[in-house]
Amino acid sequence: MSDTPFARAVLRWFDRHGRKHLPWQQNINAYRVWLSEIMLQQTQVTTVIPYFERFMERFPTVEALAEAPVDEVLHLWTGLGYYARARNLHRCAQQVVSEHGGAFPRSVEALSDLPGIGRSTAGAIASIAYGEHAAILDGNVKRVLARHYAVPGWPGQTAVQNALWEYAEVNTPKRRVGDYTQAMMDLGATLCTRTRPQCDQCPVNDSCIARAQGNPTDYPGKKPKKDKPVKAVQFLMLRNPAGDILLQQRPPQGIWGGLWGFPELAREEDAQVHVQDHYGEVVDREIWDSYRHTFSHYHLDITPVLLQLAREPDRVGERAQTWYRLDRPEALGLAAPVKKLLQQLAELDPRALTAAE
DNA sequence: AAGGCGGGGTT
DNA sequence: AACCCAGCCTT
Repeated sequence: MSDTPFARAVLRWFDRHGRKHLPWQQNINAYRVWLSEIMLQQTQVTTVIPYFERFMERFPTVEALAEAPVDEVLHLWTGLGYYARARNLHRCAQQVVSEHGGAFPRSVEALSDLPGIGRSTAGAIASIAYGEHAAILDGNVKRVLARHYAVPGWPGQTAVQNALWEYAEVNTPKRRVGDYTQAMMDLGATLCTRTRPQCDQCPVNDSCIARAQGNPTDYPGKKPKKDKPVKAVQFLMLRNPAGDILLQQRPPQGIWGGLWGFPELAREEDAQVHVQDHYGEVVDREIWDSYRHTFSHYHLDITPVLLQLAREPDRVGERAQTWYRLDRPEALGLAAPVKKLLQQLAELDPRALTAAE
C-alpha cells in the first residue's frame, strides 16, 4: 500500500515547517525518546524542557536511571505532577536493564508491556526511535484527526477513541514514519490548535471536513464537566528544637503517592491538642492563611499550621519519617504545595539565611 | 466504562 | 475560573 495523500502532504509540510530543535530531537535514541514521551504525557512542551535537561544531566543512560534511588527520581520529578509516571519510569528503566539488556525493545507489543508505556507512547518510541511502522494517538493527533474527519463526540469515549485510532493507523506511512509522528504532533501544536486554528496554512485543509463545515473548533467534542468536590486539611508543620521540619512518606497509591509531606489533620480538629497528644509539648503555634490547591478532580483547601515542639519526639506512627533540614535539604520528592511551604519556612530559618549568604 | 492521578499554561 | 495538555493504570 502506498502512503495516503494525507500523509504525503503532512510530510511535505513537516520538511518546511516542522519543529526540529526540541531537546529530545537531538541525538535521538530510544532512551531519550522514551524519557521525553513519559514527561510529555498530559504535560506541555515548555514545562517539560527543563525537567528533561536535568534528567539527562543526572541520568545520561537507562542504566544510571535504573541504579538511582527512587527518592532521587521523585525529587527530580517534583513539580511535574502525575507522580506515578516517575515511579513507573524508574521501574521501567530497571526492567529494560534486567529483561532487555539495557536496550528498549522495538515492537509496540513489547514496549506496551513496560510500566508507564501505553499504546500511544509505545507507538511514538517505536516510530521515532526505531522507524517501526507504528501509529500514535495523543492529544494533538486526536484534535487533527477529529477535525479532519469530523469525528463527533468526546475522545474519552471508547467508540470515539477507536474511530480516531483507525484514522491514525490508516494514515501512518511505511516510510519516514518517525517524521510523520513528529509532524502530526507539530501540526496539532502549531496550526491545528485548540482555539483559533490557522487553517489557511494547514497542508491538509483541502480535505478537512470540519473546515468545510466551518466549525473546526467544535472538534474534538468536550469532556462532560462535573463539579469538583472540596476537601479540606491542615498541614501540620512540626518543628523540633533544632529547627528541622517533620516529613512523612506518603503511601505509594493515592494522591502524591510516594512523595514526602507534612502530617495531615482534618480541618475540624484542633491541631495543637492533636500534636500534644501524639508528639509532645507544643510551645508555639502559628495558623497560616488557608489557600486552595486544585487538582483535576477536586479542590483541596489547605491550612498550614506551624507548631514548635519543646522536645524532639520519638518516632511516631507506621510511616517512614525524616527531619527535613531547611538549610541542607534532602533529595526527596515533594508535592508542589509542600515544596512551597518548605521554602517559606526556610526564609524564616536563621541557618538557611546564613547558608544563602 | 469510568475514575484516579498534578501542576501549570492559556484564555 | 474554566479548560486543557506528546495518557496510563486500576477498578
